[in-house]
Amino acid sequence: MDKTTRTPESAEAVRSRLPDDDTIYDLAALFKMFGDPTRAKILSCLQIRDLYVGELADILGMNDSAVSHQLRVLRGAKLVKGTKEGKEVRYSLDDDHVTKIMEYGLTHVNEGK
Amino acid sequence: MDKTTRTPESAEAVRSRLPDDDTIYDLAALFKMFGDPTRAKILSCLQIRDLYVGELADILGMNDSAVSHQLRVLRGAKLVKGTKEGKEVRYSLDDDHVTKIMEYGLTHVNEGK
DNA sequence: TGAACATTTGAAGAAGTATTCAAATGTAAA
DNA sequence: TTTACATTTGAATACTTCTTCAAATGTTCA
Repeated sequence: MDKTTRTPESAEAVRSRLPDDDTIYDLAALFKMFGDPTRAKILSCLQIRDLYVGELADILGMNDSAVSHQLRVLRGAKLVKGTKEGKEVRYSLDDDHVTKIMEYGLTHVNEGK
Repeated sequence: MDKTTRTPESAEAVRSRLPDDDTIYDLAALFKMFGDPTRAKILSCLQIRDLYVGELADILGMNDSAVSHQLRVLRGAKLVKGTKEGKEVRYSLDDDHVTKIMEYGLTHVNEGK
């Protein structure tokens, strides 16, 4: 459909009630973190307890490098933080919302059965 | 780190408390739907009211085809449904959780300021 | 029936992303 | 200081995914 064919006022009424673009963008960026199975699993693990990179790699059955790359992404999103302990780095959740958001998603997923 | 170097029992203890792989995969697939700005915006719009494809395209400033492609993805995830009305198709949310999940995400995003 | 409109579909291109490998960095212990 | 270990980094590759364009489908109305 062409952009000016149908009731532009009506569309504007909806547009005016939307969160602004930056907010939507941030929201999508947040959910994207949970939208990859590896990251979702990492976040699940860290809800159980803090873990070192090597432990995570062991649990996920992936090599350390792959895990480290994803941890960097999650760190960038401020969802996890890493603390150096000797030559290891202990990772933990850095955000109160992570657990609740995942719980809510899990509830949804489990209902679909 | 090598996979068998560190306390494998401990890793196993964590692994045993994780959701199974299928669940994690479904969870990630769900969040992935919210993880794209276009889809997030579509879902935001449909919380305000039901909309036709052309209206959505108008609001988003995208062509109808792009919107239709994303609507198909969202339909596949059972997050929206389309109902034919004459030559138009009215789209609406098809899932109670959508609004709550997005609200929760928005709360998180807005706190980070 | 034919013309106009709304939506969907498929193919194509561009951009983004996850994983792997090899090498680099940093720390601890011998 | 050398060696071993844990993690990070960068480059390369394979794989998705988003958007666009053109064409197809289906519907209404003249």
